[in-house]
Amino acid sequence: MRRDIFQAIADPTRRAIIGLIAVQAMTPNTIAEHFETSRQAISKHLRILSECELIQQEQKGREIYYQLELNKLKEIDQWLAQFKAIWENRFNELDNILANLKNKTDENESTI
Amino acid sequence: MRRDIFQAIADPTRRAIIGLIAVQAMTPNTIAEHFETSRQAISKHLRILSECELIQQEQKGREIYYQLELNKLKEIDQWLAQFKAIWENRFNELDNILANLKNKTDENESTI
DNA sequence: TAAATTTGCAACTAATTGGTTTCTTAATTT
DNA sequence: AAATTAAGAAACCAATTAGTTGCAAATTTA
Repeated sequence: MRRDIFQAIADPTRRAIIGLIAVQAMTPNTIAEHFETSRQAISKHLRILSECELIQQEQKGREIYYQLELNKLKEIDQWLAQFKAIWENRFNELDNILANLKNKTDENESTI
Repeated sequence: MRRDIFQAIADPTRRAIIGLIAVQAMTPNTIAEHFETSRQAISKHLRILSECELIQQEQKGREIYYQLELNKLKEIDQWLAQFKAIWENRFNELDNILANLKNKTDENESTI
């Protein structure tokens, strides 16, 4: 059973759950009310999110409040960071090209 | 066939492919050499990445060079942004709490 | 204490996924 | 022109997934 954070956010229902409980902790029943699907299906999604440590639970009597572990989402951000680096590098390269171009133009101007 | 960017990056092989071609465009054969799996399997992954517009292809003779569409990765970043906002808000709230606490302390001090 | 509520778990099912093998098409060598 | 190479497409298969129904455990409420 592959179960990492990327697989966790692949499902649109799970992303919606994440969006819901990001604002405030909720019980499975309350979460399920926001969807067409059954409470049990939501429960399964919550288990997957739990296994990935994307959510935490707090028992209050017979209710369980599920809360988003915002920090865990940073792992996705970290994965993205390497590509942001490339992205910014490309811009820097463009800067260099433009700078070189400008230098050449300046040289040409000076030799006119 | 659900086929969005989140589902595209859910597979570890596809994430590895993304990492590979981020640096420079590659042909399916070259990409496949980096993995245990078959060229055909890689070809399937490339098709999925193409359908999500995460990669672009450039035909050169009988070879096809696949290149990462860095911009598309920003969609993930945008999804993350809403949670970053919450994250930063929580810090601001903490700041407010601390500020209030300080004010109260100051008041107390002034009434001593 | 009995009934109702909240939740998780197990068994089952249909659809999807990632992979393989085989085949075709197109371009390049020889 | 014939052989080789690069790549996509189709058919098939095993594993996984997301969902269902039914049930058991624990907590509240009447």
